[in-house]
Amino acid sequence: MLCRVRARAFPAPAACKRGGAPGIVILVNEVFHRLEQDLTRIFADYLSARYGWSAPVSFEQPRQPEFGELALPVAFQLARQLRRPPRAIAEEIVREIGAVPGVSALEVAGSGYINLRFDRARYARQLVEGPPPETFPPSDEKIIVEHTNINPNKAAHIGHLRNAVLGDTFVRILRARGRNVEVQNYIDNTGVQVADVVVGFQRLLGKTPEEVAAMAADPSCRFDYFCWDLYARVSAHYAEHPQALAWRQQALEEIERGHGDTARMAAIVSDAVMHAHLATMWRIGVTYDVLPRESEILRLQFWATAFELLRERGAIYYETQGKNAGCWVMPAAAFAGEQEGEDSKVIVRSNGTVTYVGKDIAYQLWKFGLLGKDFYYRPLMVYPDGHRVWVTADTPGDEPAPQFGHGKRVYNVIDSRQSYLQDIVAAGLRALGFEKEAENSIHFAYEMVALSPRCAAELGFDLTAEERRRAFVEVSGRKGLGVKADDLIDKLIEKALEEVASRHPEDPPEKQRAVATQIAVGALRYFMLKYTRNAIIAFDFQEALSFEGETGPYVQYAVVRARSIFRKLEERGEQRPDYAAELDAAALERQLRHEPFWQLLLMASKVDAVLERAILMGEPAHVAKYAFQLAQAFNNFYHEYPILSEPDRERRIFLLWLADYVRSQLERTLGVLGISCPEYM
RNA sequence: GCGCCCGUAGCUCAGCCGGAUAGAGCGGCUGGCUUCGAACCAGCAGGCCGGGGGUUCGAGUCCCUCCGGGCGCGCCA
Repeated sequence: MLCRVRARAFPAPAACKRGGAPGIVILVNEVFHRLEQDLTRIFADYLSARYGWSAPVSFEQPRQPEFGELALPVAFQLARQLRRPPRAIAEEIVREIGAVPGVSALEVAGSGYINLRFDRARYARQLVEGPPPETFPPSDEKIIVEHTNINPNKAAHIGHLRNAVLGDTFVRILRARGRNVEVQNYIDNTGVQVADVVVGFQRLLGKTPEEVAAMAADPSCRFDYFCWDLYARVSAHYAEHPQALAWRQQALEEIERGHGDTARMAAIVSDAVMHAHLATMWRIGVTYDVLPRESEILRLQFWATAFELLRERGAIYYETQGKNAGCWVMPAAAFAGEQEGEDSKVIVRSNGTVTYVGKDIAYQLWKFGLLGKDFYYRPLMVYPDGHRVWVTADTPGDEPAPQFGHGKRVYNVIDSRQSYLQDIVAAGLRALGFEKEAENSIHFAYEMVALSPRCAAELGFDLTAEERRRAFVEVSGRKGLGVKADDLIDKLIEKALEEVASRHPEDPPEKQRAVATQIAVGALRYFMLKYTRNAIIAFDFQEALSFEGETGPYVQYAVVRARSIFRKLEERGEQRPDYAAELDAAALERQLRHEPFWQLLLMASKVDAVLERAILMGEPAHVAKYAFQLAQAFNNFYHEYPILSEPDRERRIFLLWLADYVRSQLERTLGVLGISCPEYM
């Protein structure tokens, strides 16, 4: 009974790992974030000295903007300790604390809130001057983010897009806040999925490796699409002829041995499909630093090393009894805690081969630099922007490679269906005594992208009556049921092109297409980010292809409109004013008395606070929501206050500055989301 | 059977790890382009936050329980 209670009180830290990185100290110069930090310290010191209050002080955002910029509910907490009404305590604090730098007023509200009003002119003056550049500490604390991880045996689909966009955006958020990040994309080029496609080429199509290589090199053949269909054919063939599964087994063994025609064909297929995936992801701005491949994990005997560690430290043992007799297993207690009825997990099969989890433990050890050995590397390709991606190799390369791995913190972007296996991987680290690394192995879990029944029907799939009733239908690579990533991107570009062409018919087609592509990428990335990670996306073309309302193009449009103000300004032969010289504290004070201006400015100044919160919560959707809300606020402002026709000189300069500032903050936020802004829309 | 996730407006989803009067988009209805771009803006309608207990000064948020839905629990990956 006691055990049961303990297990509840200390649940296994699983999918939703929260909390910041205690070891990383960021020097924040961003105005809002810094002021909030300063105020937290001032109040914590005061409450500690005055009341002996030691719990953390945390501010909230008041429900109504008229209540001020920050609210402090601490009087409610103090009420119990002091046995006095919260309102009286709040009044006492406000009376006694005196002047607080950066704050123009403290007010007691409701039954005991303390509301803070910022000194608007002082706050804005810091923004006009431009806050000093942030100085992040040299980050030797590397964060590894592993994402995409598509089996290289068929074209990428929309589920893979969600993974890549989530992972890539989280990387951008981390980098925007000064973290040192390495992006890994694991390539399982020796697994059953590749073996199945090889079986298809060999047994169903009678192809030689040379013929497959020719197909892969033929630009008129969409090789990844061809494999998509072939994989579905092979799966169907297995279903009809179960004895054909022997082909898979044989292929798998030959691929693992690494020589012969089958292994050669597997390398041709997986390399070609991997390049197709890299090209697809590049279309939406997703890149990688290094591609660790399973073939090198095998050739370089990573598993043998990991196995010795696990065996020596007693993390696994040789089972002699029961159904797992002859296997090396991890005891259930290692990963299931006190739960009853869990089976131990097989790590090495009775035939001596290692399971997926075993290989993943070895890979995870390498990421932390705990394995004691490393890959060799060679440069694979250079992206059009000059960034280089490396791939693992089993022999030394000609060029010296950067040091990969040795992360202090590792995010594995993997869908939530694999949380059980991710728990076992972390348990493996813990069982080896790497408690801290287990703690820093974060399963960045997200729910799947499924298809709405309508969407599946549009794709020409026959659904059962039961499937039609459901809210969504699961994508299935084996059945070939899904929306291919490139098809969706193409559709988005075509639709955007129609819109662009109708609005700017005079523009050259290639220019129109470039703009349409930016809009399409914005729509796609925003669509994948607007949902929080644990929402299942029931994919629907109508929603995904929308450019209105809460979408990427809506945010892009706000930036385009803002820019057009300054383009018009130039066309009239005017210069952008020298804001810092023109807008002194008194002028800012006068203009910011107007509430809508202050609210917009305040909101736009919170980008860094939003990014930090997204890191803390592990939730890129927060940044997407913020971008939309800021764009919405700007569109409202844009509509309400014509700037260029503003007669009052001071107000006109102020409005120009405000529009310019909001635009720059919006562009920066969009950049973090991997979305660029077209010249026009 | 066990574990995890979800249930908030007609639909799709937010709600900052307990705070003040419940938020947005889409869809519906009504208005707004001779203005810095209407991929926009304004307004209206639409909610016992699945049900019930509990903890708390305070619960959509935490705990328990029930109902409904999803995903896992292989010597597959």
